[in-house]
Amino acid sequence: MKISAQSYYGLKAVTFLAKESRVFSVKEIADGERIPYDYLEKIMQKLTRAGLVTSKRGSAGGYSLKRPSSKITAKDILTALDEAILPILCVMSNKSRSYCIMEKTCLSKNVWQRMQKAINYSLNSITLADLVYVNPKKSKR
Amino acid sequence: MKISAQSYYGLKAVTFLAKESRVFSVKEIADGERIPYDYLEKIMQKLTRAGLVTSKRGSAGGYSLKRPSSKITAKDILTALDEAILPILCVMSNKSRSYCIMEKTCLSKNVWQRMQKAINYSLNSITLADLVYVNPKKSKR
DNA sequence: ATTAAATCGGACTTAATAAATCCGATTTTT
DNA sequence: AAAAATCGGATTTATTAAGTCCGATTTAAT
Ligand code: SF4
Ligand code: SF4
Repeated sequence: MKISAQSYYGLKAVTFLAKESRVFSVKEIADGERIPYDYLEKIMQKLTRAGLVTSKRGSAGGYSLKRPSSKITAKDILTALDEAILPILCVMSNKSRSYCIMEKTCLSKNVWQRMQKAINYSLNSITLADLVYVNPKKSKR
Repeated sequence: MKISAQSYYGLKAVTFLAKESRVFSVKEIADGERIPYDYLEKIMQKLTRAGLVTSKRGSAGGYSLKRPSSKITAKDILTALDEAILPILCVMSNKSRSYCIMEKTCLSKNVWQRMQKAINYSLNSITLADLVYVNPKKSKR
């Protein structure tokens, strides 16, 4: 089990945006967070389509958060980028997938379900605002 | 983020062992749980080295749990097979890895740390015995 | 003794897909 | 008109997990 680069980069990118509410170009973010430019471009596009950031095209364009940082959770970001946080057939909510034939007798299923819940709970409870304010940089507040 | 086939297969295999305390050959397990034989062989060897199952070689040999099922957790199995449940530099306990240069200023770190904790807590609290007894098959007990 | 049935260990191959790159088009500001 | 962005799609590369293969060894049964 491992975190995808997209989630990893993507989360860094949005926390970067959350620090200041203005438009940032992909270049700025990529430089600031040491993320490959072209790849980040794709990630930002995904986040745009997911409705988490807004883009402004053309010169002086760039990206900014679509909602206040307190209204965007870590879960929002990760599901937008990875689409399935724990991809085991039976646990996936994705109804398009056919169900597992062993579902009835499967004992290990419970592990994945519990794990899924723990992860969801954890990620849902963290907003971008939480992340930014925890930072010692703004230590006085 | 996704579960590796090794963890997935491995957990199934040990729950299979947990159902009855006798020696099972890889063939029996592979057939019972629909796992590729050769691959499962490797997985069982890993679990043996990790001290979670014992092997008996030769004819009529096979594998069985080394400890009572109530003393083996899901976490035991997954860490034996995947070695790092959430591989992000800063979160890994593995001291051999060099530390991330952005650690001081990194905001997203908190997400991975909290997630790690949630996962660990969840997996540590599930034993193989829990899994087996939840099963409706032994409903009368 | 011989054979059969298993694990063992290591090397190897294959397949999947994530990660990264590239390019031409479009939009917007200056 | 030029510059600086995003956009979208296609493509390439790299990684590594997943799966296979084989020869050696151990043990039980015939
Ligand atoms: S075998 Fe079990 S864990 Fe796997 S998909 Fe089926 S029900 Fe879920
Ligand atoms: S950048 Fe942050 S999350 Fe990533 S390894 Fe460094 S400290 Fe950890």
